[in-house]
Amino acid sequence: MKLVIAEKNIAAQKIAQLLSQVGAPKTDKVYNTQVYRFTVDGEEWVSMGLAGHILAPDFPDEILFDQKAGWHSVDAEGEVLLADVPDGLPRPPYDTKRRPFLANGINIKGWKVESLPYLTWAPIVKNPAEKEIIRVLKNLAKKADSVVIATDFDREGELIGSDALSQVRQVAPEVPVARARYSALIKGEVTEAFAHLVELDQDLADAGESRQYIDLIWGAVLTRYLTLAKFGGFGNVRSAGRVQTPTLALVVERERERMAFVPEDYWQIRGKAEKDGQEFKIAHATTRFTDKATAELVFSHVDGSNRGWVSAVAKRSRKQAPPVPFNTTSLQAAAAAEGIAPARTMRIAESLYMSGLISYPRVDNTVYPRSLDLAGIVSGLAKNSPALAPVCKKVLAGPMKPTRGKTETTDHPPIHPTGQGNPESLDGGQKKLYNLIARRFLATLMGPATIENTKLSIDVEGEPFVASGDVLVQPGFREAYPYGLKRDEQLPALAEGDEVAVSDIALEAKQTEPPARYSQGRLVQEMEKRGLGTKSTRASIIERLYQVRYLKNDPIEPSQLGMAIVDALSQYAPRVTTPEMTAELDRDMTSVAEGKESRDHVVDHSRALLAGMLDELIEHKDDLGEAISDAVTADARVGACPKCGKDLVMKTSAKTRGSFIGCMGWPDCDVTYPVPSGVKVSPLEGEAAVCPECGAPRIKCQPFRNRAWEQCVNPRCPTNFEPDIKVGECPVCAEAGRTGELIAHKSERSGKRFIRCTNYELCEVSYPLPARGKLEATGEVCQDCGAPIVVVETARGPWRICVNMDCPGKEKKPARGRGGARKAGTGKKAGAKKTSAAKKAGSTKKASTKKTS
DNA sequence: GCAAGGTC
Repeated sequence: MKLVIAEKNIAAQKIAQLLSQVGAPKTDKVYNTQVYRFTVDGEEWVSMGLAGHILAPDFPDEILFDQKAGWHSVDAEGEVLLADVPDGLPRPPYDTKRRPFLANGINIKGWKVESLPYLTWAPIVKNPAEKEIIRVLKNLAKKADSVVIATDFDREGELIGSDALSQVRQVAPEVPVARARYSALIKGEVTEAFAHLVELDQDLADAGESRQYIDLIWGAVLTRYLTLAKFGGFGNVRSAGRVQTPTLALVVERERERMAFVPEDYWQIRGKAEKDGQEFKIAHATTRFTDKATAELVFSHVDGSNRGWVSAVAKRSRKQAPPVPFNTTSLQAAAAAEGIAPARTMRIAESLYMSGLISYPRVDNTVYPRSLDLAGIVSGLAKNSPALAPVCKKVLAGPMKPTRGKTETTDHPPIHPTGQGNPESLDGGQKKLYNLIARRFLATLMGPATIENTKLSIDVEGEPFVASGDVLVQPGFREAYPYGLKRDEQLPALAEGDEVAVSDIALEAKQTEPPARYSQGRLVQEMEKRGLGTKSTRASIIERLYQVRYLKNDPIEPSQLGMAIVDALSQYAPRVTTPEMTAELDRDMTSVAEGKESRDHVVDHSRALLAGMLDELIEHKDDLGEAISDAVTADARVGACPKCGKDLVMKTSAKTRGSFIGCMGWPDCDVTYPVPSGVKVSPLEGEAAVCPECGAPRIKCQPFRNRAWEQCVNPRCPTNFEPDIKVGECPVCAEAGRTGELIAHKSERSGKRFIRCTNYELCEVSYPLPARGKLEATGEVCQDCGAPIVVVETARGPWRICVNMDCPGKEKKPARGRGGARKAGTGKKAGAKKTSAAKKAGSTKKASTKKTS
């Protein structure tokens, strides 16, 4: 039996299909992993896919630490740690106390500069990372007469193959092994590769391993250093790395440019014009007056004028070319513009790919290969996506000449829908992304859009004004692909000499804007441009920067912490803050791949550079720790304490682990406030930052995907106070022969609103209320369940609701808002039952929202 | 509790 090892399942399957000589390959399972059995020249072959790297580099456990003390641990005796350090280098000085220690085996504290030349570096081992895959691999290797490594034809592919070989060798030391190098999963390429097998290129694999080692060494040493310089408790890792730190630095640099930006004043004169009831905007032909006096003089000519004459009409049509096929980066950018972050795009794309709806999502290629059955895909789409059927028919009737992008590789086709499977059952995010991909695909097969621009010149009191309008006259590809399309700006039909009514001419003072912050889509593109990360890693690296709270919001802003980290590393370890480290690594890896340098030499050189920087880092550990802790406080700040003026910050209770807002002056000052639940809290600036009623800070509350509001942080403040309101009689108490009143309360602690019966010690009736909006009792009772009806004032007007979430009446009529119809609970009895009813109502609401949205 | 690179 011949064993073929591919990098991933899809490649194993494709290879089997392309090489099988007797019918289609048979899908089989070894343990729980798919493998493909087929026959070539009478020999039995089996192909299996790995899952990328199956081994992960790390420091050996016994060198690292005893598990209890983690990174802080150099064992009291230190014997285990240091006895295993090779090369007989002198021991670093340490005492019997526990010292923070870095992954390379050195202490932060207690180190002298002159000891650095004697650094002992911890060795690196490679641990199994994909245990199931390795088990299958070994199982098959034992039975194999020969092995072919058929991983991707690139540096990481060679390393993945080399790691696989090391596992094969453990169970089959003598089995013959060869390497197949194909650069496209097409018949000619693959058969050719298997006809001319070569040897595994160990130099190329070593180059990849140098990359692994250097990333681990720098990442672990700097991450541990930053984390321990001012330890913020578990869950507060301050990470650094060859790709993430320069990426963070890009964002910080942009923010600094914005802060340094000096806005310039300019003035605009704009107004409205109207003809036959159709209104449009006009602006002075001088789009920006940089001189105020000139602007005022011009304005004085036209101020209050109500007529103008069309002095010229110019029409020009321009064509907008259809877009090029999607690769990973352009998909991420387009999806980001539709509100899907790159990391989420990749998770969704992976699921669509696994369901057979789209092609392989990790590609650089932007040119469809000739072998791709474009018409077949369009027909499939027409069949499976009714909404796209009309445009699919047009595409099929047209010439179908696909566009092509600049990057052409042959490994995988650009990202496209397969036309197979049923996209109708997809949920929100999946549907959105699938539509984007399907529509993009159709657009790449269609003609250009034609946009007609009309420019009007209008004379107002001798001053030249202009108006401009764009109209899509021929949709072309826009019929399939509306993304990023501007709305038509239609101008009325006018001819030279026509009179128009002019109104509202105003002189507007403006300021130039600083350079814009990066969107997530733009940042991915910028990383690609600067050679940072790969198509498979950029999205997750950005996500990581959010996770460690170096970044916030979208468009992206660095936190104070993020800026402090970049500042510190720029000063003491500048190499890790620029894309140049990656560029140098690429050059080093080329040398290793060419056999001019050894892996160990390149890694040792990198270690020496890091050691040189550790000198300074260790010396400035306390300054840096302080800078980090100041930054963390600044990020947590919500405003000034009304009592002592110190900072009020978000804190976590040591006892309950819950968060609260507390004064930095504690224990001298005891001011605390609860954190409004379910929202992201941020400070306000300027006048809005202080409550005029009580002096506490005012804050911005941002719920997830809902409109934000501002409020005073103090729940006892009159601006937050709501008197209890009687909303009706308790139906349960009435049935039990008692008198109970239902009262709407607002909790001072949590700010939550709810209705409770005055007999709450006996009666468990309780209903949740919407968090916001003025509440009014109506005195009416629900026809369906007997609970009171209240009116809640919302941004979109008054909302009449039965307070009982389990009311059977809610099944009949759809509720307002995005959630659609709320599913009623069992609701057997009028007036509902227990507190649990309210909880249940909450959960059924969530479930039904998911179903119907 | 570290990185970045594959892929699930």
